[in-house]
Amino acid sequence: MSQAPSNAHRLLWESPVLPRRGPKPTLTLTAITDAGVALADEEGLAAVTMQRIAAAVGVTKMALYRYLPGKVELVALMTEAAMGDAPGLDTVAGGWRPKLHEWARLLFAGFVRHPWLADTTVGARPIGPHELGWTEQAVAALLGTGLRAAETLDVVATLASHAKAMAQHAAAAGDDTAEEDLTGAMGALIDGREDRFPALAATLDALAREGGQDDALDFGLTRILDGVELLITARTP
Amino acid sequence: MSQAPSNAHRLLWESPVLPRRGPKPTLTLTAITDAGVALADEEGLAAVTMQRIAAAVGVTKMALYRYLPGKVELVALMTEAAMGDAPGLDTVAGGWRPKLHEWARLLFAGFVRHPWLADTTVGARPIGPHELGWTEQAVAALLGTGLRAAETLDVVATLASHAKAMAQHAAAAGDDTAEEDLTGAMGALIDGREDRFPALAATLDALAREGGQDDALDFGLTRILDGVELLITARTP
DNA sequence: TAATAACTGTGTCCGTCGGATACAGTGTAC
DNA sequence: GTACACTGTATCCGACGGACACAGTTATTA
Repeated sequence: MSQAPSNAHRLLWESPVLPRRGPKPTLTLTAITDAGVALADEEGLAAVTMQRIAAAVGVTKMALYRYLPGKVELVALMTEAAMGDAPGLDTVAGGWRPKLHEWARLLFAGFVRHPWLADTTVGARPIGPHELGWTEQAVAALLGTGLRAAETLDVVATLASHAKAMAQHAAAAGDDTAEEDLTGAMGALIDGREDRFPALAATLDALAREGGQDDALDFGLTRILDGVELLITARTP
Repeated sequence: MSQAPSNAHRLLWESPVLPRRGPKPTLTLTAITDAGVALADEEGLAAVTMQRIAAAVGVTKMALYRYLPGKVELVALMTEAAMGDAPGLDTVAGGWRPKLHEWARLLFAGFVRHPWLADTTVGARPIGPHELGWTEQAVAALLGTGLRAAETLDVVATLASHAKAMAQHAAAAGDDTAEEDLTGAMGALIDGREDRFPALAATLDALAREGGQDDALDFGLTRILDGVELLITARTP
């Protein structure tokens, strides 16, 4: 049943066995990983190449392969490092809802701090203890609410994907050379085409008049949690 | 105010001006784009290289650059083609909620049909008429509900990102060589570590007992729309 | 009709990427 | 002291996106 652990799995879950003979390694996995995280933070995931990382830590490109089987494993380790230890939610008072709200906000903050995490935490991938720990915390907050197991996992997935998407949204607005954000870009596109996109034109027009700020993260979180609360209260007699 | 349209913008929004002299082009932008979409559908976005597309349409790699400035524009055109014309929601009866629910389901279906769309419809990017049309339809469904403009756009963004994330989730479970899905992978990781992840262990255990199927898309959509409905009814006196 | 200008597809070349392999130096265990 | 395990390096490969020069083709113009 339990299949042979892949290289990535071993790197993520087991502590490295240090060699007993030969020259002392000049590097550590942690140093390499940290260099990768720093590089990705500053210049994006595309800038993370073996060359750049090797230069950052002061060795040749091929030296890195003494520590890592390949780039896939490097990205997995970077992801684990950037996720960080899952936050404890025991200090958050008030039951499942404020706990989950805070959890999603912290997750969002992590995705904003490391925008490339949104690209590496998607699809089939090796999962590390940190990432699993985040899920554990959210699931723990929902224990005893009466939700079914599948529903619990769905709620966590919905919240996580919302936090991720809003962080990507925020990152997209910030890193562009043009100072226009997405709504600004849409406005420019619609300008002169109000007949094709009447509802959008009217909405963007109203948006400009309304003013005020828009916290898309909290807005969506509140809607989702409202919906979850509705389900939970319907379940509890 | 309106800045000079980029190459991608011109390709997406303006009809191609055909040359008056010289040999007849053997290709069309549409043929190239369709080949790219087909290739991405079958082998993923990473398989979409200039070489492969050129081979598919029967020319040399460099011939493609007579039609496209570069790969960025190709991906933008592929995205537009794969998104397709936005569905009209007028036939959906019952007000904003069933309209939006159907809209999200159709968007989800598109993301499932073309899993790589999730990667190309993120971040700062040139937006084409099809993509804008999808947004238009969702915004139109929310007109007259009493929501503010910013709230309307937030609701649409929340629904869209949920549909996208669930499609990514579904795609990840399908394309892997291992027959294990994400919950199966989590179960294997937790096995023997129940003390570190007690809530997850209990939930996965309960999940196995509960049986039944899990429609994560509709579950999340229902929660979100419940939350939106709560807000709308609170707004209308 | 002939020349010109515009446009097409091709071949060659470049730098960068991830990675395989062979090799020389280094330190521990026997 | 010697053998072995281990390190970092240098070289090489195929594939990638793309720049550039070139030859062939076609509509316009003289």
